[in-house]
Amino acid sequence: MKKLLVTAALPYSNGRLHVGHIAGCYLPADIYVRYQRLIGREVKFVCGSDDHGVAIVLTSEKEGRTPQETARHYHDLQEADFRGLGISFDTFSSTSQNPCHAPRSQDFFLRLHEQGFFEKHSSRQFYDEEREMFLPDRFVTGTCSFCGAVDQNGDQCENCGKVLDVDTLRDAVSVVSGEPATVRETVHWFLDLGRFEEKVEQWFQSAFLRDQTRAFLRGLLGSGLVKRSMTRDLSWGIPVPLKEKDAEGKVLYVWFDAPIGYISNTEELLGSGEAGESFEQWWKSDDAEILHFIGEDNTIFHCLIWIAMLSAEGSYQLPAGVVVNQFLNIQFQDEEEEQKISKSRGTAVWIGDYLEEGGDPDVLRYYLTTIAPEKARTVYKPEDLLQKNNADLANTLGNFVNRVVSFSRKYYGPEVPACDDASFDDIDQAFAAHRERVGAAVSAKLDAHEYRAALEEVMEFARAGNRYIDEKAPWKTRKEDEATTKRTLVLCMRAIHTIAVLLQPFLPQKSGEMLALLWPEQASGEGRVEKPWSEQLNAPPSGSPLGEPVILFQKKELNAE
RNA sequence: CGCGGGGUGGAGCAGCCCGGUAGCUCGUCGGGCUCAUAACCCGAAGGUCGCAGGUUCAAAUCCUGCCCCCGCAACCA
Repeated sequence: MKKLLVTAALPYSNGRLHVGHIAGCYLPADIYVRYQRLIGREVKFVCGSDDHGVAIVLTSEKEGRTPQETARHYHDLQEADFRGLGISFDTFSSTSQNPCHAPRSQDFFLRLHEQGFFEKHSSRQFYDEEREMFLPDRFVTGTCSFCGAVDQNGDQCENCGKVLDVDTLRDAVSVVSGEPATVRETVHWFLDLGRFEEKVEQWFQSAFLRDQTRAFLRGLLGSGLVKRSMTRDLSWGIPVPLKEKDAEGKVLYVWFDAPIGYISNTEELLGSGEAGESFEQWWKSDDAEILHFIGEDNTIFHCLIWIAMLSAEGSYQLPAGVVVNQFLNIQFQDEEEEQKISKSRGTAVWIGDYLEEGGDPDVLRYYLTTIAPEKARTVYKPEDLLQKNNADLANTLGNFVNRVVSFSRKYYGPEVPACDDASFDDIDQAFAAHRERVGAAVSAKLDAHEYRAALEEVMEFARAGNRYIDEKAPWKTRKEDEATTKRTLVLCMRAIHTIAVLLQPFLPQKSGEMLALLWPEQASGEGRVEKPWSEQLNAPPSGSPLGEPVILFQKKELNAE
């Protein structure tokens, strides 16, 4: 099996992380990575903050810091949030702090330049005289000259759908200063994506992509790829590595340098070869494959521009797939309508707040997985989180564990009872068979990147456990048939062990607690077990110590208002 | 005719690619159990699968047309 390099989209370091970020790519990526490690695959999980671009410059001015300080500030907050949720990156670096990043990016740019892939064009752009800066689309508003709609951003009219530019946006005003925007000439290096249509098409055939991602890209490919500028007029960023005068004061487009961060962060983690392992063994090797996890807004950059960039550069391999998640909307209890997660409107649930208020990371991981926006946008509802916690985690799963362990300790003491494997009845057999197939079912779903369905398989098995123990009624058989009673309990314990192992990728902490309860000497930190999950079928063994029953999941009050 | 997503019992979703008894969770009602976190188990009520045509022995599933809702992502990340 090839080794696997997984990347999660580089979060932009001008703000904190909210539940949408996590549901959108970090949690699915983490689940997949943990699963792959668990089945014995060699994996690297690479991420880091994306620190360049105009928005950080503006944020830093507002907050009275330098861009570097701003980037570092939010990078550190984000890193703490990821750690708090158990996102198991091998590295969480930063495009402005990783010393490998600028050289790697400039080298990449030069390789494209030397091969003649760039076209230098002069173009006219909006300019803010007061702030002495060029204005990206979203930082200029005006009137659409096609339909007359006011307050339109500089890229596209929301009213008539027409594309707007310096000639078709009237009465343009800078969002930054509030002053009228002027127009200036500037020179940039363009990559003609049209030249890579065939390459992209080819990649498109074999790469893993979800259906709706394919449909979206097919639409774009159908209407033809365009030329995109890969440089910007900005002081903050990676300088364009050309000697000529036109390059002065220009930096690489953030979307050019950001994905290169996947490479440079791997390089920083592994070194460039002198000491043995090298990033090239992951990025330029047939023994490895690369998988990107992103939110839907990143689709074009990863599935078109990045593929074109890599094809042009030529020495790196193309990703084996891009797992794209849709967005998460949010709906509060006192609100009628769902809405987009928005910082400015205060409609966000921040990871930092959740953790500080004592929220359990695994409960959030569970809920976000059950509403994972895999095929379509979904809605986060705070009271749903509590409801799922109570119904699924506390009542179904936690209570199953608790009733089995409590019963067994009460009548048969603090160790796993003996089990008579030869005398299964039909009910035992059906339950044991379910247990034997649930692992494969979960694997199949995870392999297909269907996380919510995979988790549902596990929960379905936990429900089957409750059904099984009810049917077998050990509280009745206890009085006349001890062997049967013990067998029932042991089958339940094995089921719990299987559930714990299968839950490792999803709920690493809770999985560990479950394992420690059943078979302490096999469980190590965060619920790691020693063997891959396919080899765990006869655990825990009879005679091993059985822990005190604990409340795995505390029920939460559903407040009426 | 811009592009994409969606419309399935009260709520949220699965099923649609590869046509054949409409499934799951929550909620409601009734019953059972007492090992357990007032938990668990069983049963019931509740759906013209957005609308209209078509193909077929058979369509939520395939084809055509229409209606409604939500987004928009390639000089912002």
